[in-house]
Parts: sequence; C-alpha cells; structure tokens
Amino acid sequence: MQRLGSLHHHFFLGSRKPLLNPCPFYSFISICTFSYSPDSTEVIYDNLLKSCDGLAFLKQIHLVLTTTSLIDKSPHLGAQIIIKYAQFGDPNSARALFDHINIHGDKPSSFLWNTMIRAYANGGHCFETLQLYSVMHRAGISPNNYTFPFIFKVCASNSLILLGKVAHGDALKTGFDSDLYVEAALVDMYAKGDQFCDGRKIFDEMSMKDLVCWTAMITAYEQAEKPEEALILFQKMQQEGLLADSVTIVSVASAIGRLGHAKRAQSVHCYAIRHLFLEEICVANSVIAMHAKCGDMDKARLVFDMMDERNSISWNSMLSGYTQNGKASEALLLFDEMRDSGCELNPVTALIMVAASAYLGSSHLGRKFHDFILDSKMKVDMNLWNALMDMYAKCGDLETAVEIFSGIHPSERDVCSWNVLISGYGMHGYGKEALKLFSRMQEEGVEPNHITFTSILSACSHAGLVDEGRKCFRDMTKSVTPEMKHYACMVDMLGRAGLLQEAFDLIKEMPAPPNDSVWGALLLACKIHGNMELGKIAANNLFQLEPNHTGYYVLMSNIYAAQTADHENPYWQEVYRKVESLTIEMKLAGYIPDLSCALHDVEEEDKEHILNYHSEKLAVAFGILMIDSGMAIRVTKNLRVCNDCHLAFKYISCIYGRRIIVRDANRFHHFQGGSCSCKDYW
DNA sequence: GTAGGGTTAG
Repeated sequence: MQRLGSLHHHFFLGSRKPLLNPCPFYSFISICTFSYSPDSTEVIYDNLLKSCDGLAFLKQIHLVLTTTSLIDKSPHLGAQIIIKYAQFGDPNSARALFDHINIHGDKPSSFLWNTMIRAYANGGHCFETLQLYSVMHRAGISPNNYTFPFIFKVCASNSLILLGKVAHGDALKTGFDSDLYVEAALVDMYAKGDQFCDGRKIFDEMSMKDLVCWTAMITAYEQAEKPEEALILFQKMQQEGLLADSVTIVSVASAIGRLGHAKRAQSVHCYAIRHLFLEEICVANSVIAMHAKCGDMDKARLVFDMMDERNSISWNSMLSGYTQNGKASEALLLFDEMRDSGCELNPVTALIMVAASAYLGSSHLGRKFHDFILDSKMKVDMNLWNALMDMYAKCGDLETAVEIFSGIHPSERDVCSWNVLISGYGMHGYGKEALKLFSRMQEEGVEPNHITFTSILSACSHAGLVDEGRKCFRDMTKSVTPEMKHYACMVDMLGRAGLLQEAFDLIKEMPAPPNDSVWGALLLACKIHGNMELGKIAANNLFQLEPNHTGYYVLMSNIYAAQTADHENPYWQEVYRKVESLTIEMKLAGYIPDLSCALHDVEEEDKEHILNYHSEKLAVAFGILMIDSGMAIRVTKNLRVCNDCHLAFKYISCIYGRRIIVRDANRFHHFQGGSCSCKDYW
C-alpha cells in the first residue's frame, strides 16, 4: 500500500498537465497495468477516482478503462465512475456507462442499479429515476433498502404521492419497509405530500427513531405551517434524550420564527452559539430569518454582520426582514451593499425589493426595480410577475398592473395573480370590476382560495356593495370555512354601510371567539355611525384582548367625544357660534392660540379648530350665554386644564369682565381681570 | 465490499 500510495502521489503531481492530451496519460497508466496484478490495478484506479476533481479528468479515466476493457471486469470501478459522473452533474454519461455494462459486462447488480437510480434522484431527474425503477423491476432485479429512499425522495419532491404509495407497496412486499432509512424517507414523503396522518403513523410506529427521523417529522410540521406541533415534537425528542444537530435547529428556528416567539428565539440562538452551529451558513440564515420574524432586526443584523461567508439567502433574509418590519429604507441601503458585495441577485431578491417599493408606495422606486429586473435578464417567474402587479396596484398605478396581467398567458396565471388584481381593484374602489374579475377567474377554472375571498369581501366593503358581499360570503361558506379575517371583512362591510345590528348579529354567530380585528371593525363602524351602545361592547372586548393598543382607546374616546358634541344640548348652535365669536374677540385683543396643545398630528388649521372646541371652552361659552353677567362661571373638568384654554380664559375674563372658576383634575383656577390665581404655575 | 435519509430567503 505504501508503494501504491507514493505511486499515486507521483502520478498526481507529475501528470496533471499532460492530461489535456490523453496519450502520455494513457501510456503511464498502461505501465501501471503491466506492473501490478489486476487487484492492485483496481485499487490504483479506485484511488485515482477518489482524487478525481473534474469532469475532464473523469472522462480520461473512463476512456482508459474502456479501451483496456477493465470496465467490463470491475463492476466496482464502473459504479465509482457512475457516482462521479453524478457528482459532476453529468447523469447522461453515467447512464451511457450503465447501459454499456448492461450490454457488455455481467448483468448489473442491484448495487449498480441503485447507484444509477441515486445518480438520477440526486440530480433531480424525477422521470428518469422512476423509469429506471420500473425497468429494474422488469429486469428481475429486486429493489432493496438502498433503492426505496431515493424513490420516495423524488416522489416527495415532485408531489407524486400516488406513485410513492405504489413503491411503498413494493417495500412492504419485499420486507424493506421496516428499514430505518426507508421509514424515514416514507415519513418525509407522506408529510411533504400533505398526508400527515400517514407520515405520523409510520413515525409513531417506528421501533427505533434516530435524529434524522425526528428532524424529518419536525421539518414536515414546520413546512406545513404547523409550528406549534413542530415544537411539541422537538420537545418530545429532547425528552427521549436526543440532542438537536444543526439541521434540526434550522427547522426549529423556522418554527419559532413563524410563531414570533422572541424569548424562544433567543434560547435557540444561544443553543446554536454553544454548539458552534452558527458557523454553518444554513443555520445562521435561519437564525437571521427567525429574529426578523420575531421583529428583532438588531439581533438579525448582529448575526448577519458576524458571518464569515454569506450567500444570497443570507442577504435576502435581511432584506425581507427589514421590509416586513416596516424598515424599507434600511432594505434599500442593504440592497446597495448586496450589489457591491458581488453576491448573486436572484429573483427572490427582486421579489423582496419590489415588495419593499410597494410598502413605500413608491411607483418610481418600483419601476426602477422593474427596469433592473428586465436589464439583468433574470428569469421572471409567476411569483415575481405577481409581486410586480401588486406593487403597481399599491403604488396607485392600476393600469400598469392590469397591463402586466393581460400580458401573461391565461394558462400561466395562478390564483395569486387573480388575487393581486382583485385586491388592486378593491383598494382603488372599483368593487364591481373586482366582482367581474372574480367571476372571470372562476370561469377560467381557477379555484378561489381564502385570500381571494378576503380580497373580494374587502372590495365589496370599500365600494359599499353589501348585497354582493353577503352573497360572496354565503357562497364561500359552501366550499371553505370562513376565517377570522373574513368575518372581519364582513363586519367592516356591514358596519360601514350602517348595518351595525346585522354586523353584531354576525359576530354573535361566529363559531370561534372574535379576535381584535373583528371587534376593531365593529368599533370603527360605531365611530362612523355614532353608535355608543355597540361601541362600548366592542371597546370592552378590545381592551381585554389588546390592553396596550392605544388606538382603540382613542377610537372609543372619540365616540364619547362625538356623542358630547352630538348636540344633546338644545343650545349647541348658539354655543358653537359663541366660541367662534369669542376667538375673534380674543385675537383682536392679542390672543395667539397655543397650537402645541392640539396633540393630534394634523394640519395647523385643524389644530386651531380642535382647540376651539375643547370641552372647557364650550362650557365657558355656554356660561357666558346663560349666566347673569354678575355671576361667576364655574366649570368642572376631570383632566388638567390645557395651556391654550388657560390662556383663553384669561383673555375672556378681561374682555367680558367676568370671573371664571375652573376646577381641573388637581386644583381650582380663578380667572379675573386677565390673570389667574395659579399665576400660571400649575 | 462498494451506497443512503432530515435544512434556510419568497
């Protein structure tokens, strides 16, 4: 062996260059052939093949073995060459050799058949894999525990579960179904093919499960958007004493990302650090995506910045994280960095950047990325076309969105293309057109999904098409179970149309407890239509569900405020007129409204308007109108009096020569002759 | 005797 080793070494150093010309190489190998017994020759070639790192080199070796007929004598070397061809992405050459052996050599062993099947399967050649599997049967060669995993793998990744089931039957007949690898592949196939129960059943009945089986099942749950189940299984796996490896962690991180659990995200991150998994690009990428989905872009960025090597998935995860967290401008900055880094910009990158443009509502930017896509000659798949349409619709350019849609061949359009356009029409207020598209879509045989129904209900809502919306909802319940968001759309639609009781009845009929978006839609409708009674019910539910969401408190407070202004006071018109004349009189006397007291972020003009109708000003105006001039005007208020009202009351006390006594949340203010007892310190 | 399964962005 020592001798062979050095010979091998010598060959490698000495004849690399002449390889371009087969002659010297060939004569050298010939010498070897004569110098050693056939067994030793086989070992030499075996070593040669092991060190072979390119297709050209491999073809040379193949040629020599063919001309010396060694290929027909050594099935082992034949198999090694087939394996190498597959590794270098040349399954056709592998197949040619396989066929050659089939004709010239002994009948290929099941080992060789498996090798060829594997070459096809790993190269993603689904049809060839399955065809060879069937030829194998006809040739009378039995598949074994090495055959089945590859068959199941291609069935899984090409959604050919029926064919997979047939092969499963073969495995049962031959008794290989209880092999660990076969079982793991079956679990994977059934789970990926939406046949969870079958996959889970096999998994549960396995006599022995290793880490790969657990990971396959965990991954299946995660990819089927069942992250809770994935994590429950992960916990069980740990209870069984198995330790997660980097592949497991990738799936667990994805599951946690889906759930948005920031705390668990941190613990997975730590685990990955402790086990040095973050050095693997795949793990780092999934940890980045996890933090991004949990809303923590700083942590995502930290991982990203620490990476020694990044691929396009790393960059894209960051870009999409920034976009999804409302930091589109950060995404734009990072995109420039990505371009400078020389990393490949792929269709996913383009998709994210188009979505970022849509988020910013900038058709200028969106168009720039559209041009970039066309210039880069990258393949524009349906997802990217859909994103472009969505971007144009969201940037106010519905015409271009429609233009793109019309340019796509009808057979190419998927359900998402229709959804994008329907929602585009909806958000532009064209409810009738959205409905027409919805019918056209069904006529063309495209099955609507839950997003289609959300889009169409929302379109009806914005256009006030209540009857049509009701009908869509009824039709929808025939084929799919309505989700929260559909109820929210319905409540919004009915509520906007003033059908508050019907909206409330619908909420009461819901099979599951309504969430915040359903109650939020009702509350908004109550605000629009001034319904205090239902508003209180909606608000109370919202305050329990989302106690920290300030927007709902503001909405409810506005309902109360509107009710106050809602003219219960028979003199309201006089009061409002008085406030207006008071303002003019005060301004003549030098009053400048203190706009900083109007806390809403609105135009200056609106701020002044809001200030004028502060409840204490209305009360004082009412007092001036109603109370004898000799008497003090007394106002009681439950909040601290604002600066602007305080200033105004000083002016009024002077202009009208009246005492105004205001009790606010903390103290009394006595206004008289242009000043206040608090001496402006309160 | 040779060979094998589970992974990340949208």
